[in-house]
Amino acid sequence: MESAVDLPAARARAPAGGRSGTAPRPLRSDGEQSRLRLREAALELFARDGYAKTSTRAIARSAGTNIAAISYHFGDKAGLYRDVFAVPAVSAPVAGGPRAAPEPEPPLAQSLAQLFDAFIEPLRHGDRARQCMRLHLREVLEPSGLWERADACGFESQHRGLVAALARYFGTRRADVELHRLALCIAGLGVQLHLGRDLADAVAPGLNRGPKALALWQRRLLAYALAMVEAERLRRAGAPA
Amino acid sequence: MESAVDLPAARARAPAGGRSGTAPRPLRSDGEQSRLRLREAALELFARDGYAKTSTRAIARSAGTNIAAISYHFGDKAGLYRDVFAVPAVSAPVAGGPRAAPEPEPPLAQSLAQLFDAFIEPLRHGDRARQCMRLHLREVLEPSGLWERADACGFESQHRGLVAALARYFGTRRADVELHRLALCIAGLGVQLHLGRDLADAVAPGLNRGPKALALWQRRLLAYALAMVEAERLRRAGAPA
DNA sequence: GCAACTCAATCGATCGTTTGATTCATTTGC
DNA sequence: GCAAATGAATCAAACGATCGATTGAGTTGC
Repeated sequence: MESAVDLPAARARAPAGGRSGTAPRPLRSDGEQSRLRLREAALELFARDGYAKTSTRAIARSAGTNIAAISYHFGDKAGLYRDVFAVPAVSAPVAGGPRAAPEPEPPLAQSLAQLFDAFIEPLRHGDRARQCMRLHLREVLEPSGLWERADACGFESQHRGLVAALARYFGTRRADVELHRLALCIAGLGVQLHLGRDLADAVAPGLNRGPKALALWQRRLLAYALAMVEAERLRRAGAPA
Repeated sequence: MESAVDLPAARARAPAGGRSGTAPRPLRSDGEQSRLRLREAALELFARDGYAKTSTRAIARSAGTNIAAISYHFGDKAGLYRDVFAVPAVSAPVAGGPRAAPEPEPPLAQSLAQLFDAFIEPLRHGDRARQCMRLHLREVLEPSGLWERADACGFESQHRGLVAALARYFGTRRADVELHRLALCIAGLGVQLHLGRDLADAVAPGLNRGPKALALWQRRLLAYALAMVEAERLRRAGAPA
């Protein structure tokens, strides 16, 4: 009947640095180090091989720690996965999402540029963020069950923000199905950038080489997205039903 | 040192119905039935949970056969996976691919329509073909190692065919990087149709409901792809460098 | 009757997890 | 100031469970 509440030792302390008034004990320095190394190794292996194919022994070996350190710091393998998954290396791609009060209506092109920049941003930060993105995309294709659904990854909120931006642009009050379809296709452009990367490298290596490659992707994806938006606008003008 | 050559009993017979002259023995009917049921169950479980997370016991239980039937019919678990993976439920999506001698230049719109129809086709055939497509897409994101690379799945040839069709349309002899980029983005529209399906059902259920939903996807994706092609044409006209 | 096929039982390996002892830094009692 | 006490962190070893694969006897269809 033991639930995930009784975490062994280490997890019981303040979850996010919120030292509870009394300051019970200063922690050792090596503890946080191995905890960090475990997270790094787990991110790399989970992103590369998936959850099921990655053994706790391989993680501990790669991190240079003992196997027991996993259950000590994170409870169990699933806890380590959740921890790695929850802490984002970069901000999740959100276009027109939660925004402050001012500037109530950014132009659509700017919203889309933000969206694609969020998709491209992880690629600038080397392997670390790329692995994080790969981990999230993998969760969409193959839900591990440790997260209930894809919406927990932020993809659903990203989609809603994009639909809202499109609705503002088209001036429609209610978002109809075609708006959702368009939003899915636009987001698909960003997803393709990550999923099709191996194929792109195999068939056209020049696409992802050079210092300006990412900036070029940003521009082209934006142009393609705007072209799709324009096509939808023309369709609406032609058949206002 | 025993390779995959010494397959136990059943596999040794003609691999594809090519009865070898002597006709050693007519086969029993129940054997082929359980063999079929194993393939069906394996496709469903592999597509749903992935290779590593699917146990042979679960496959046998779902198929209503004994565990030993797997090694009897397919050698081992990897052999079953390869068998399931190799037999396509539908034709792989290829646009402008291997074609007969006549009609040397189909219009671009027709090639794209064929491409998207190939992407949509599996969705018409119920769960069976959808699982098959999901299995192939998963192999791209998470190579199991049982297939060398993504190009084995037909995605690379599909890409080359699409690039060729685009090159014909633009009238360029050599396919440059921008053509590859455009082709990847167009194919990404088709991939998004499968990968984003769960998200689509969650956020806009009307997108995939009704008898005309698939035909509508076909039309819209084609329109979006043509809009992207047009955008690229305009860009080339503006900057012919 | 004989080969195709099925089945229960079991193998060795590996999995995730737990245990109990140990190391080390820090605090406490005096 | 210093040994005893405390708790965080590490470690090797082993646990029970499950994995993929095999065996050999049994059953069935031809």
